[in-house]
Amino acid sequence: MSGKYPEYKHLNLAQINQDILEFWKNDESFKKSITSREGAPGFVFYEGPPSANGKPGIHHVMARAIKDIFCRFKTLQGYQVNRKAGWDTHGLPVELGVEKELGITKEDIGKSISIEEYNEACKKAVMRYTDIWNDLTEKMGYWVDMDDPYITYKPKYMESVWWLLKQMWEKDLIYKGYTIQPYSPKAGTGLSSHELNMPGSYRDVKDTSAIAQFIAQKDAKFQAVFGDAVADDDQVYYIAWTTTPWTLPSNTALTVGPKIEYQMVDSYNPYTGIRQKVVLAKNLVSKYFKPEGAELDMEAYKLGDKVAPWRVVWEGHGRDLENLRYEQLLDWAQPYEGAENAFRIILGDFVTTEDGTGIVHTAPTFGADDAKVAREANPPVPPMLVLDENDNPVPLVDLQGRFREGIGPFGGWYVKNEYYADGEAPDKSVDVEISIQLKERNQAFKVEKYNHSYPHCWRTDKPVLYYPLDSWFIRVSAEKEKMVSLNKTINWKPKSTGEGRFGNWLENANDWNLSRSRYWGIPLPIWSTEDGSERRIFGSVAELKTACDEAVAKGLMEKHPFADFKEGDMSEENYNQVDLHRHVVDDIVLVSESGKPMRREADLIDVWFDSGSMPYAQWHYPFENKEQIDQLTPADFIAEGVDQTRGWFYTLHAISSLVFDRVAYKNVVSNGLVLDKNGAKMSKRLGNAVDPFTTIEKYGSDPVRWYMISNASPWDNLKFDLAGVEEVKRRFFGTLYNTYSFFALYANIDGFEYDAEKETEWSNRPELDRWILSRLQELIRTVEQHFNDYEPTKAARAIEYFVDEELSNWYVRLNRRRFWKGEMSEDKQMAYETLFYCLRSLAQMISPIAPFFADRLYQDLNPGKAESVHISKWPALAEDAIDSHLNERMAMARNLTSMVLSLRKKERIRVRQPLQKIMVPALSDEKAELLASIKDILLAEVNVKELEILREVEGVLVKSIKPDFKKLGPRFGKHMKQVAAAIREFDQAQISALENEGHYELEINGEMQSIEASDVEIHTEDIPGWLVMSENKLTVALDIHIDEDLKSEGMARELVNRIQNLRKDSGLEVTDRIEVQLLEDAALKEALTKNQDYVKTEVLADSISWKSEDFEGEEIDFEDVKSKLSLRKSH
RNA sequence: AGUCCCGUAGCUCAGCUGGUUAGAGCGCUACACUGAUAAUGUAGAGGUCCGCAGUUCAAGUCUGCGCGGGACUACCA
Repeated sequence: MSGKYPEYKHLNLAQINQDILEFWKNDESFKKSITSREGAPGFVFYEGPPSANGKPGIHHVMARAIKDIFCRFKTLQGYQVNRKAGWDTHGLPVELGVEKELGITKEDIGKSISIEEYNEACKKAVMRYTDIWNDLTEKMGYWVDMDDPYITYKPKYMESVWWLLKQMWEKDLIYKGYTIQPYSPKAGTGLSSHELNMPGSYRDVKDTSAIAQFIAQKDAKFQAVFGDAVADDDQVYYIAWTTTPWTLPSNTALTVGPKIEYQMVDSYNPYTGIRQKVVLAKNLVSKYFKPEGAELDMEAYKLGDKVAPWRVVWEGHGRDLENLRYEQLLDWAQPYEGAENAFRIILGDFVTTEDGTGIVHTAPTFGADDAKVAREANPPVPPMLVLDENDNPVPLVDLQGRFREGIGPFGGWYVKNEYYADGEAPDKSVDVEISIQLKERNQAFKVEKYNHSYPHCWRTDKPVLYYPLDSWFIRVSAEKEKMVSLNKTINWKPKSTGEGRFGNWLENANDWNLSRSRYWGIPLPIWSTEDGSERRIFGSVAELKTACDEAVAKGLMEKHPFADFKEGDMSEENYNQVDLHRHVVDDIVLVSESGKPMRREADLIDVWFDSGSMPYAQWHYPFENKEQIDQLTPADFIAEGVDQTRGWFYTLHAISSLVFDRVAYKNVVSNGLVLDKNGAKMSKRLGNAVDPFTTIEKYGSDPVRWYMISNASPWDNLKFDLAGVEEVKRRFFGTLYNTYSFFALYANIDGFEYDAEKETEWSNRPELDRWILSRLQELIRTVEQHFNDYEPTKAARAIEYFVDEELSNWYVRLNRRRFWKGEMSEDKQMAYETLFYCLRSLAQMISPIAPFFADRLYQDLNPGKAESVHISKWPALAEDAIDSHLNERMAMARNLTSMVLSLRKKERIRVRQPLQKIMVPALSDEKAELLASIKDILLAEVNVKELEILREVEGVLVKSIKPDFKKLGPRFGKHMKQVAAAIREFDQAQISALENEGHYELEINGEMQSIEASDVEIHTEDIPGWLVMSENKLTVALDIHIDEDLKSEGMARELVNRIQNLRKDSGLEVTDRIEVQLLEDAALKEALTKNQDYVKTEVLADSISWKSEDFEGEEIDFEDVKSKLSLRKSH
């Protein structure tokens, strides 16, 4: 029979995946889901751009499922959700990949390969896997506009980035400074952190380390801190440790930990024997002073004694020492500016007392921490920079790693012996020479060889230098507070990431180092004269073109690359002739106001700035779409992995805060990692990576998505296990599919067709229908709320429960007869309508998470319409259909059913065997009524003849009493235990008294206390002499006596079962009528005489006949019966 | 090193603002059902809620200190 509602043999989600994809393509469903919302309020979503130079993994399915869910949900709710795909195309990984492929290194670029060729190679490489990405996007059912993506290397995109940068420039947020970076003097290049992390980079080396003594200045502040501990003629030193003595001439500060405890110790210098007082961390005193020394006579020491006497003369905290001054250790040079703020003690949280002295030698030119802490001090501590012949500030050590000529006694010496050519290194390194000098001048407390691991350049094998290199910065720290307060308005999922990880990060935000000395990226649009006195930034191609024209007119260039660019023409043709990458703009020489040539600052912009610009750059703002920008920003919703907290989430927030003074996004979901099933990180190397394509091909996208979402909250890490996908497929999709199949099978037989016009009033439907509709409404409300709260897991779980427990396992199971008995009737019609409505609503509710199966289901339920579920409107909530009283009743029925079945189970009485009676006690009229109302359902489910509701007047009930801790706890506090014990001791009479009078007087600690009836829970747990079960305040007793009638009936049912089985095995249609033959059996015959009609109706038998002699048939054997059965179709 | 997440049954996870028998699914064992049937149901076993200390009448839940797993960021003077 071919019916209206499609029927299937099996559930094949992979096939559905393909079919629905095909449908979406032909139907242009994605486009429709947007155009059908034209004019509706928008829901703004930003797609974080992936980099397509690597293949996508299963974790991308997770991240994109989350994005997809909320975009689809909002569409259902009626919003218009535009979403543009994007590609992140610049950056180091791309360049490294290309270098590897071409077999070149960074040095070759511009030499053996032109920058233009190199950039061309990068451009190709970066889009290499675009097709694979698009393929996955499509197959996993992630709806995003891939036809018109934003691409960060396109001129329009780059132009918007320039514009943004210029806005910051005009707010004085861009400056040139320096950062301390790993630098290889031999290679003459800075090293990226990834180069430093290459295996073998860190090696154990033995260096000369020194604890230097810095002479304390005895000014007024000094007196105030140390007072009597120091006499006028005492020599006082702050002592600090370093493994790089060559940085000591560049020292401009000492750093102490504010909370660390320090002591001043009176003792002697081990090298000179001079009496002195030194300050160091309390924890470390015992490391440098032997305990015996504390006992020795202070005066009785001479140079060379093994143990020096010592005494602690002062104790305080690091914060007490702040801003104390000291004399410069080696006065080879002075900072060219701010020298008055140098040589003082500052505070830093990074200080530890693990090793050293708890006072850290701080040379801001050669240490990253040093630079930071010096910059943050108030007033800032200047770095040791001097002016070179061109009056540019430079550190004491040049780019080759040598002390500058004229700086101290070691001008021209390399700071490390490793930097000399073979055989040319001096006997003693600078480190050693300096240490010797210090010893001689009573400025060394301790000098020794020290073993530590130190990074080496992977190309030259020489140790790395931490060196100040020029960089361009965004002054993020200046806008810190704005960023922090804006962040508080963002709804983070999970909250802790926003408040904790992200919030803390913002509070401690450093200036953003924009500079990258690479080739493939967006060039800094800043041109400078050689001395840096004149600079200009460009915020558009047009501006640059005008400046180029000027330069050509002045004769600085012959021609320029933007000659044909037409200002104001936004066409693709116009922009396609423009390229803003390095190989083009580096050749541009401009003219400054004073007529000097200006060249571009060599660096590229950090790629994170690219992606953080996407809210504007994807629309070529402000050159195009200027008016709509208020509708396009900020985003209502974004989502990415938690690893983007300090990446994309941060750059979006920073750029938006700095340029627009507002948030970039209102709601953000940061999902956790996808690990393998054992909780290990997935990696291709370990072979535990799950391939998204084969997985989707095998299972379809829906169960994968459902599993990922329902298993745990997205922000928890997911231990991805295919067994979990199987389970979801079976338990959830299997059940839902079965429910649909059941519906389709009978709806087709009866020719049911859903017609909204003729639908029966819900309030007129039978109780079970009203119940499931009521529960469905609650579900709609719950699911909608969870989706609105960005809690997809809770939504999925609520749906799972409804489908499995309530719809399939209760509603359908209890209603089967309504569907399969007799001709079409009004009752049947209502059953179909109810089930239909549940299924269709479910299709809509699951569609954000399981878009394929949902669409299949939805379309199957609306035959001939061919409209995607994703274009439909979220089911309207019918509040008034929610009947909480009914829900409660049904919950009770389900409870009781399960209890009775459990009792039967214990007694090994099968459900087919009817029983006479169950009894349920009811202590109140209310409960008695409840019970009466579910009587029919209950009895039918558990196959029992009657329900007796026991009222307490009958005197058989044994009551038990339990205190309500929540009520009594706050009232009795400490005495709660006593009260609880007293209440538990109540006998039946006391319980009755409390019930009848509404309160009971109790003596607690000699005081009379009144217990109200509402302070306790009273229920029954036992009915003497019966088989009883008690659970959840419900008690049920079962009569397990089986008389002859019951037994016969049980046997009849047993027989029905066998006949039905045989019918099915014989391949008969559900509607065929039959004739039954049985081999004579006394017990069976006896049972059948009473139940013949019942059996006949059940199995659609026209006749049942008895045979006395043996015949071909099915052996049947149960209880006392041994017989044979055969049947044939009636004619 | 800092910040954040996680730690509850063999596995994957619930457990709301603290309230007295700590739950579900899977797996295991047993049984049942059989016109939704390559489906389903019921029951049983299985827990020192990572540890220690504290707050409280009461802690899986709050606080502190640890331990273990993970992520990010930074660095080693």
